[in-house]
Amino acid sequence: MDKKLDSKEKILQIASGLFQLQGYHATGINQIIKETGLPKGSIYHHFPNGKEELALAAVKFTSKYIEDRIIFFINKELDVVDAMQAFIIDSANQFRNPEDIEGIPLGLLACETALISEPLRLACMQAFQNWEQIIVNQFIKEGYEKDVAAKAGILFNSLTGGGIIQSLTNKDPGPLLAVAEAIPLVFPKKG
Amino acid sequence: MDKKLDSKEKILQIASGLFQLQGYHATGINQIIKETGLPKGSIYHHFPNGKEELALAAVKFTSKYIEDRIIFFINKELDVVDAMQAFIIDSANQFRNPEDIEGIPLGLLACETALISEPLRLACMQAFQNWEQIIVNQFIKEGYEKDVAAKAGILFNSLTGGGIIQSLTNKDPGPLLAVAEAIPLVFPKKG
DNA sequence: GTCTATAGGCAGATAGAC
DNA sequence: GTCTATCTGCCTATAGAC
Repeated sequence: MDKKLDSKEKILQIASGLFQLQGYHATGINQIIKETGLPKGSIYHHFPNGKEELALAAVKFTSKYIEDRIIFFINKELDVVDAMQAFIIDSANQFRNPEDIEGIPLGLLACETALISEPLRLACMQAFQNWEQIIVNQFIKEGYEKDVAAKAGILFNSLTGGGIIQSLTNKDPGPLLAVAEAIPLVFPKKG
Repeated sequence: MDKKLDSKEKILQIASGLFQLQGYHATGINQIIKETGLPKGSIYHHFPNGKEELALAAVKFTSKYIEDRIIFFINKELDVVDAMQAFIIDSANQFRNPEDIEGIPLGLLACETALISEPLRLACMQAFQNWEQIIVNQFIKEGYEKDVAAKAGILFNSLTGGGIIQSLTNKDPGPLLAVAEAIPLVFPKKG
């Protein structure tokens, strides 16, 4: 049982990384088994419905990972605006060295699958909403108006997702850092 | 010669649409020839280096198309802030009906290819920079400070790209419309 | 230049030995 | 449950008839 959990967890971890970096179509089952070192049968044992089921689990895995990172920065910084800024700056760092690039958490996979797999689309939508909700709740907790908070979540996701696209394309943290700098403009601090 | 130009133009138009909607990996040569009605030899006649060369031409085609649309709204509206807003609202409309969705101009293809094809990465980077530059020039023309203008271009690309990801994933114009609403906050009007 | 048939490789998936 | 060998089908690309 231990070994089974270890295998499944290992597959999930490797697969999540590859899906983030390469996207859905470019990431093959063969590549995943190669990088995990596990035999192909192992993947189909743990994920009988194949690639789509594995991707679905990987999306949830990534979703949780990003959630935790957002919460980490909220706990670390004094207010939510500083936390968003710190999160984005931290995300920008991976683009300093090409070999450090971890990819786009879910934006790439979401765009690839939104029109061809309803389960994957819904899972990505849920992930975006979870991240958004954390921001919204924190805005409300800090005393912002409800409608301001509601839009803050959407803007946070847009700015981050769009910034990553540009930083990845340019292989340069610059665009994301510019986005981070603009955060206080978009979300004026309270009081 | 006329027929040759017509064929090439037709391939480019169809291919650009498919790359925008489905991305690089999900779009096959076979699908392109099927939708154009042209034989496979025709593609390899016009684009001897195959899929990558065709995608490169499609990126330039799409780049110009978006450029023209941005300029259209700049000419139509009173100032650049209104123009950006109008452009984003117009982009949001495709998400009202699933069958109207045209996809992500270059964001998806850029993310898919940034790490595997240097020519495609550079072409996407150039496209983003062209769109950015149009916005920057207009900001300067309207009397904004140079550093404000420089960041405006990056933010415009980020907000648009990130908003489209969410609207596509949600199959809902809402996120892009929320982004459009926020535009005047991010770029306070002069005077 | 236009069009067709096919090569060659790799993907996802499966059957079945152990 | 673990692992391997193999099937089927699709992909890009090419050769070559017309």
